Amino acid sequence: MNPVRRQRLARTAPEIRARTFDRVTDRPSQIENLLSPKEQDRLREIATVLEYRRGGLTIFSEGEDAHFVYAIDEGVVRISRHAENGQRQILAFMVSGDLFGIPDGGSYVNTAETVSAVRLYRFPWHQLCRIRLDEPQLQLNMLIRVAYDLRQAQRQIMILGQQSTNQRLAFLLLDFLRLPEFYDERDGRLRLPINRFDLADYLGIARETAVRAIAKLERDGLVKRIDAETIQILDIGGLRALQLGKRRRTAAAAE
Amino acid sequence: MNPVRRQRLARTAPEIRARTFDRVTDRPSQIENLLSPKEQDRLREIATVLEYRRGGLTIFSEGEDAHFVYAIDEGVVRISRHAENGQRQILAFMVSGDLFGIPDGGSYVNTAETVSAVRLYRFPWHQLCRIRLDEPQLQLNMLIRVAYDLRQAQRQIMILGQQSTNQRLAFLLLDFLRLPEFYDERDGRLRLPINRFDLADYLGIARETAVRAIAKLERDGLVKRIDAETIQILDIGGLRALQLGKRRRTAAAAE
DNA sequence: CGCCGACTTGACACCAATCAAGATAAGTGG
DNA sequence: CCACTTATCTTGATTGGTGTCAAGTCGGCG
Repeated sequence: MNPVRRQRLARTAPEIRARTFDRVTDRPSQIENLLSPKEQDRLREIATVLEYRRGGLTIFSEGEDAHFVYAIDEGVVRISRHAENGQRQILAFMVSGDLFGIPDGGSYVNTAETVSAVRLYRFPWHQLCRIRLDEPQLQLNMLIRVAYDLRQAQRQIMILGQQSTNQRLAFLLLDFLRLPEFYDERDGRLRLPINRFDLADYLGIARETAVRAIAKLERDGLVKRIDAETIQILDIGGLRALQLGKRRRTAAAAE
Repeated sequence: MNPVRRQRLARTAPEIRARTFDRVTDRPSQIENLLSPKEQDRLREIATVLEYRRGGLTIFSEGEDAHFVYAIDEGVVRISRHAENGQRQILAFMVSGDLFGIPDGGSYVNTAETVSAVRLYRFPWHQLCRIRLDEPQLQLNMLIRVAYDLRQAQRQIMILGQQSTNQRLAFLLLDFLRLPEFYDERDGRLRLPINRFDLADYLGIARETAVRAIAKLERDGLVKRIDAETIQILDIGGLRALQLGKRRRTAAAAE
């Protein structure tokens, strides 16, 4: 739709990465070569490299006919869905190595938009389907990825269902702390390339509430705002402790 | 763990059902014979029928070594996960035709418990894996199911992220209205085999809040409580209108 | 009949959505 | 380079909604 530049089969052949899982909540480690060379070759054949130069660009919208699946090489993409009344919920932020755009009944069910500059690989869906039929490993790999997304979604359900605003924010910060592309461990600074609107729509809170939550963490000495998109992390342990604190009295199933 | 009775390969051979999707939010229609007879046979060979006579029994718990995958023939199962602090969140209610228990890294990530009396089919995971390798259709079927679960989870995220308590309840009621096993269209009565604790933990609210939400719907003339688990539906249109009403001012992306 | 669990209702404090306004930064055109 | 607009972020005041504690009701079961 809005690709600023696109080129067929870039000089740097797309790395098709596979994943396995360390732990339930861990980001999957990226393992090259879980796919056989032959499978990688076949993927490269049908891949196109897309580059989006800035954030806020639409990759595809929910309801559109789905012809492609995408994998991120670099940058951040937000996956969102709109309720019937027009409210937007951000379902996930996708980063390097993630796969998105798997269609349902021929259409996209979600909207994908760039958050920052992004480079991604695009695969024609019908060609991918053909390859999958005679490359069982690829089929399995796809299942693994979807299963991972499912667990991530379930994690998000946990957060939205039982965490307070501050806990939700702590969760998000800790999530991004694990990504070296955003967090510099040496100086302890986190560059969050996400504006407050997106943050709020992801955490299921109002924009002002998100700001106030950050302000509260700052008052408590856990973080310090450098500028709008940079946060100095002062107390990781404090953040971890925050999300463990209980919030809602739930039905303690006595077993 | 607590199976009251179990029998190998019951006289009524388990029907292994496949699914396709009408629309995004629709429950998938159950299509027999998307699997070839050979594939169905192979599944029957490894299936065991389990019966649980009442609700509140544990099928498996999160963290346990995963050896089986389950499919529901009849009854309701709740899939839940516990936060580090012990809080329980119900991720989904599974009904007839649903599949659950797919392991992650050799363990279950969720807990499955019966809500009512349940009959289900159990498949040894490692045998299932072997079959999948040479039955591509089965592999695909599994992917479709997981993808469906993912979309359901995303739907739950939408509800928890932006709906008010009353809207959440309306959503749940409308969900169950589509299932003939719970809703009798003739007399307009819904039998909800779910206690208030489970209801609250599913909707991400407190038990008392759930009760109050029901009371409010009753005051507004949308439903009427017959007894604790039976609800007379008076105004379906009103319930639908309720969940469309806007709740949170979100970032209206002007596009 | 009396206990017990699940459900229900009331009172109250607190958190978060909303409305409103100000602050900061970035882009735009003169 | 500077006025101006615009977008984004931030803070304050207010109000409604929801969690929590507490008490009361209902129905089942021994």
